[in-house]
Amino acid sequence: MAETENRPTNFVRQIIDKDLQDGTHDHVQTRFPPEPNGYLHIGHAKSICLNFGLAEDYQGACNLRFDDTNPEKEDIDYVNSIKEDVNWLGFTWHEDVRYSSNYFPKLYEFAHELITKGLAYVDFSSQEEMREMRGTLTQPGKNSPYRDTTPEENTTLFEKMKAGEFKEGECCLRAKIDMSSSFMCMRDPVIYRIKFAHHHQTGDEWCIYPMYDFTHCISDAIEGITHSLCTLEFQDNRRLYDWVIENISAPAVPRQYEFSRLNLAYTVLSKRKLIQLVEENYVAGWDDPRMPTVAGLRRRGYTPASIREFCQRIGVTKMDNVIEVSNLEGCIRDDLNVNANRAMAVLNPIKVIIENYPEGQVEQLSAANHPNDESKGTRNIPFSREVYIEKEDFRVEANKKFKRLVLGKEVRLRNAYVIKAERVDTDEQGEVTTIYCTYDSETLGCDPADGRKVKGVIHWVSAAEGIEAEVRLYDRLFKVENPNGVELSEAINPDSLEVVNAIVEPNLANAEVGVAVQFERTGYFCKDPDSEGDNLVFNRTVGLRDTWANAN
RNA sequence: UGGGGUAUAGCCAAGUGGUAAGGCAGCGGGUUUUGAUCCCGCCAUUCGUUGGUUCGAGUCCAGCUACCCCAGCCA
Repeated sequence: MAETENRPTNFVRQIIDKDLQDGTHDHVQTRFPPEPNGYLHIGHAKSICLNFGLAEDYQGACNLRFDDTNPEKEDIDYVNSIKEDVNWLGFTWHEDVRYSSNYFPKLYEFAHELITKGLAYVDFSSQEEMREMRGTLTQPGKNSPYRDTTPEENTTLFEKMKAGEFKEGECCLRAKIDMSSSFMCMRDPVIYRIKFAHHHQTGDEWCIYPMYDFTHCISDAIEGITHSLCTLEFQDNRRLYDWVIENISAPAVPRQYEFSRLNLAYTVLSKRKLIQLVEENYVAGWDDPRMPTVAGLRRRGYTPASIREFCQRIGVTKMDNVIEVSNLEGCIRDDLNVNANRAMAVLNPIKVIIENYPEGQVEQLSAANHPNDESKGTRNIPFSREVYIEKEDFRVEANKKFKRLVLGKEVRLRNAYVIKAERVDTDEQGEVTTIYCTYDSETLGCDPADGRKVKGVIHWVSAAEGIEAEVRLYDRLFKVENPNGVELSEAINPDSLEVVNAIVEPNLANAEVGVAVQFERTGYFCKDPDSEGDNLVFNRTVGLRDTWANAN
């Protein structure tokens, strides 16, 4: 019973279960088919987790296939980054990477088959003429004057197209279906166009390239894809998908099923907007930690497991949806809470001088690397007469709800002693510059012997031994929940990046790039690759849940 | 009266004729040398809406409404 509770169920799984049960299929073969014209983002991750996840759960296989039919927009750099991201997410594709371009020769033959059957023709109409003849959503289109060219003539013409005897745009190959169909994609769709473009896989071998609708279904059939999953906007295209498979000598009959794409609040996922963010320098690049790209999330400190968990939690349906950011944040917090070691770092330092602590003395205090996991061991932290604490952890006056350091009151320094604030120095503006304290030497690792209660615990770093680090605090990139219809300049959050100079415990000098660490009471962070030598840079992945701040 | 889709809590999402799972967020309380974690409890008499069928409807039927997608030689 308990085992079935965690297992995800969704309409795709129900279809697969039924297909397996009634013998439609005896195995599951899926595919993830990105076009290599951009970086993968969290929306792609949903598709990746679905396709590869299904293959894993049903002991089937998932292909990685680059849908590379538009050489003008595609680039080998993108295929490399996509492969890297899929692997990083924790998935392994079946056999070798596939490319739609692997099938160009077969696609060309299938196009000839359609021509021979009188189901495709070469059209010399201009693009404007074609648009006019297509009709509108409420009015049927008109047949092209080239629609009744004989199969023999079309065969010759198509061969000439391939031979480069026509100019780009001069003609194209169209499927002959139905100019009055209520599905616009069935009004004699273009299936081949001329492009004298260099292709990253096939070089200059071809000057004609097949269109998506013709390519995708045939590629699926060739690869023996059983369940071809794509997003909702392809629902109409399914009619064309099925038409092509029915009208060629397809080696298999794959079926397409559509699910809703991911939308994230305060985030854009459209390729166009993402490119704009990079090109207009709203962010530092595709892997800027504020970007919803897989590369950005990785640099931000998100783990593959947390992204997989997120995709699990949001489910798979056909409903339009906008996922709240808290859902993603919850996933990374859950992961890092159990897996990240703890450390202390002071982001906005104010100095504390412990006047009754011996000058020049340095103690090495032991601290647990994880409060709930002894196996993670301990580390030493230097303690001395002068330490830094967070500015916001001190107040001259405060009510009992403020469980931190107050003038005249006590607080515990995490992993160290109880101290009491005795007096302060202030500057001309009245701002506190230094806090003078005394400490209770009998409170290391235990409560005060006289039974007095010390409620608060704050973190600290020894002034002399602490090291400086640049800390990048990220906030949402957009200030509006749905930035999609809005000008970027209007929607962008001007405070999405705050850089502070922090003092961190010396152990952090040995932090590894990308490995998460919790700065206690503050959040989860990881060392950024911008770090060089002694110049430490940390990214805040996500803050700790903060009910106190929420309540105030 | 173009077609294709979708409506269950603030956000996701189970539910497949037998009396509304779960997660996120939120709200109480307990533990705590992280205002974290953890633990307990609360959070839809009602499923877009109006009718109908039925002993019984979120599930079946009919009408209505709202929202999304489609008129690239993009995918």
